Amino acid sequence: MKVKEVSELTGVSIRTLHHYDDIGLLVPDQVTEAGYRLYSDENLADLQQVLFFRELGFSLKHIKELLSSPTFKRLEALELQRDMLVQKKSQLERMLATIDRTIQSEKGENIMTNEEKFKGFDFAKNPYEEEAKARWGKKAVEQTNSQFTKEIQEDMNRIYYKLADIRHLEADSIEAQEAIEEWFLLLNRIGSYSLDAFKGLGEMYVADERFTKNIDQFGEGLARFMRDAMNVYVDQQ
Amino acid sequence: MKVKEVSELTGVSIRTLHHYDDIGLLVPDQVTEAGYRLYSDENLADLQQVLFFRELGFSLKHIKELLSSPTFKRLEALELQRDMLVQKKSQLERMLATIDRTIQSEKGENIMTNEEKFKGFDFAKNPYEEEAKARWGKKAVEQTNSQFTKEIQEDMNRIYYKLADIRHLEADSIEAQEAIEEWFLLLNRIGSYSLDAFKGLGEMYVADERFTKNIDQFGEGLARFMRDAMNVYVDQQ
DNA sequence: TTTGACTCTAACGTAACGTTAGACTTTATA
DNA sequence: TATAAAGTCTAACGTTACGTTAGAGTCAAA
Repeated sequence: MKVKEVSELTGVSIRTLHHYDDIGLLVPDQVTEAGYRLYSDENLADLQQVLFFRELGFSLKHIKELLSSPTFKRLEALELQRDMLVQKKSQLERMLATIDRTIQSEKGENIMTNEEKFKGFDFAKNPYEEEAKARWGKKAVEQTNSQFTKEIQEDMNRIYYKLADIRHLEADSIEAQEAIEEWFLLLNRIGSYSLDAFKGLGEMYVADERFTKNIDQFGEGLARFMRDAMNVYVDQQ
Repeated sequence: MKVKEVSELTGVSIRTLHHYDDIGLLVPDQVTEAGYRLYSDENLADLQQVLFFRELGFSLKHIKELLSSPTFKRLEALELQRDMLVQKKSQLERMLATIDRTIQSEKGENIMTNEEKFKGFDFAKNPYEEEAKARWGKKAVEQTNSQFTKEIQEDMNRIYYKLADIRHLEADSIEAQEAIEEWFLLLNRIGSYSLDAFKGLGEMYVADERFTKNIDQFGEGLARFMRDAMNVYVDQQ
C-alpha cells in the first residue's frame, strides 16, 4: 500500500508518513527501486498504535521508545491505551460538567467560583498529586504542613534516591528488590495496592511521560528501572 | 491576581500567560508600575473560553478572532463549545470501540479490516462528508457517481461561486438574501433544516476551522459572509 | 537590611508537521 | 506508442505554541 492509499485510509497526511519514516517511527516494510514506500498490514497495525499514543498526548520520541522496547507487547499496549482513553473521557466529562455549570452561571442560575470554572483543565497537575488526593483525601493534601504528609514525602524521596543510586544493578538484584519492597510498603501506607495494581503502576511510570519526567529527576532511567524491579517483585510473590 | 496565582488556579503556565498577552489573546486588565500583570475575574472568564477552544483544537489566532468579533457572545460560545465537546466525546467513544475490537482481534476473537482499525481517527475528514453521511446515508455517499449526488454537488458549487462573487455586498442585500435562500432550499433537498438549525450551521461555518477552510477556498472571508447572511435570512422569516 | 520568592523582557530552542519546489515515476487514455 | 495527468520522491523553509535559559528588577517576610 502506497502513501496516498494509507493517507486516505487512516486520515494521516502523506507529509506525516514521510516524517514518521524519517524519524524511524514508522518505517515501511518495503521501498521500490523508484523509492516509493510500500506499507504492509503490520505497518498499519503499528500506525494504529502510533495514532492512539499520539491522541493520548505522547511525544513521537516517546512513542518510538515504547514501540521499540524489547518488552513491548501490542496487547498490553492496547489495554494501557484503553485505560488512558477512559481517563481522557472522564476528563472530557468533567469539562462538560464545568461548561454546563458555566452556562447556568451565565444565565444567572447559579454562582461559580473561579476555581470551579477551571475544573477539568488538568494540564500541569502532577500525577502524584492526583494520586495523593485520591488516597489521602483533599484536606490532607492541602495541609501540606502536616506531619504525616511530611514523613511520607521524606520517605518517598529517600527511597527514590536509594533506587537512583542502585539503578545500575539488575532489577532482580537483592538490593533492588529490598528497595522496591520498601516502595510497595510505603505506597500501602498511603492506600491499598494489590500486587497487580503495583505492577500496573510500574507500567504507568514508563508509559506516562508525566510520571517518567518526575521520577527521572532523581536519575536518568530511574522510571524504567523501577518498572522492571516492580515487575520482578510482583512475579516473585 | 498575579501570574503565579492564575497559573496554579488554571493549570496554564506563566510562560503561556505571557505569550497570550504578547499576542493580544488575553490581555490583563491592569499592569502595575513595576510591570506586573494583574488579571481580573473577567480575564479569568475569558481564559476559560480560550482554554475550551484550545482543547477543541482551535488555533490561537482563530480563538482571538472569535473572542474579538463584535458579534461574540459568551453564552452562545459556551453552547457552541458544549456541542463541540459532545462531538469530541463521541469521537473518543468511537476510538474506545475501535480499541476494544482491536483487543479482541489481538486475542484472536475476531477479524478486523484495516479500515476498521482506524475508525475514530477522523483527522482529515471533510465535515461536509460527515454532514452528507448523516443526511444522505452512507450508501449514497459511497456511490459518488450517482446522478443525484452530482447535481447536488454542482448546485453547491454554483451557489458558492455566486456568494463569493457578491461577498463585498451587505449581508442583508437583496442579492445576498436571494442566494442564501437558494442555499437554504438546497440544504433542505438534502435533509431537514429548521431555521434555527440553519442559523446554527452558519455559526459553525465560522467557528469550526474545517468549515471555514473549505468555504474560504471559494473566496477569502466567504464563511463569515455566509454566516452573516444566514443570520439575516433567519431573522427575517 | 537581607534573602528568597516573584515577576519582568529577551531570545534561542524544540516538536511536529505544512507548504513549496523541482525532479522522477506510474497510470490511463487517445 | 506517446502523452498528459496523477502520484511520489527529497529538500528546505515556514509556522505554531510554547519551554528553557538568562539577567535584571520587585516584593514580602524575617
